[in-house]
Amino acid sequence: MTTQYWLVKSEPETYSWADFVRDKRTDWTGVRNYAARLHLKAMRPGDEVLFYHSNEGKCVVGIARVTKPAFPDTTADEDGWVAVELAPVAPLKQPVTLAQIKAEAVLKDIALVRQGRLSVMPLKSAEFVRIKKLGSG
DNA sequence: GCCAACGTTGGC
DNA sequence: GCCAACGTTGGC
Repeated sequence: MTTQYWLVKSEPETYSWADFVRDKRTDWTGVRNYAARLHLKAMRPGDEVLFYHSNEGKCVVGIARVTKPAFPDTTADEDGWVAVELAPVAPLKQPVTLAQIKAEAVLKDIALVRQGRLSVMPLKSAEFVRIKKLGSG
């Protein structure tokens, strides 16, 4: 299976990249949206994940990796919701802002732009690479 | 099964 | 803090 690429959102006030780095790994719990759940279930260990700060920040700040595939989310009140485990790989040298992403022709169609409320979304490898490059300083 | 009302997310 | 977008809920 080839590597897949994803983007996850977190409000830095709730759980920031710094929190994530301090923790060294985290269970990505709390997703309560069917579309996002489908994406979580499709994640495989080794997949690369961009970590986006929503609200305060509005920028991609780092790269993470899937370390455990979907398992039941024990923080949910009902059965059926899942989480994955993620671990930080590296921060971006320069955060890539939403404005930068919107300005890139290659990135205009990504869900981050088109489907504003989705919290877990797939990226094509070209899209992932482009954002990574924008963040390499 | 449609659709109006409602709640939440997240950019501005 | 406001509000647009959109997902979810519930009445019919």
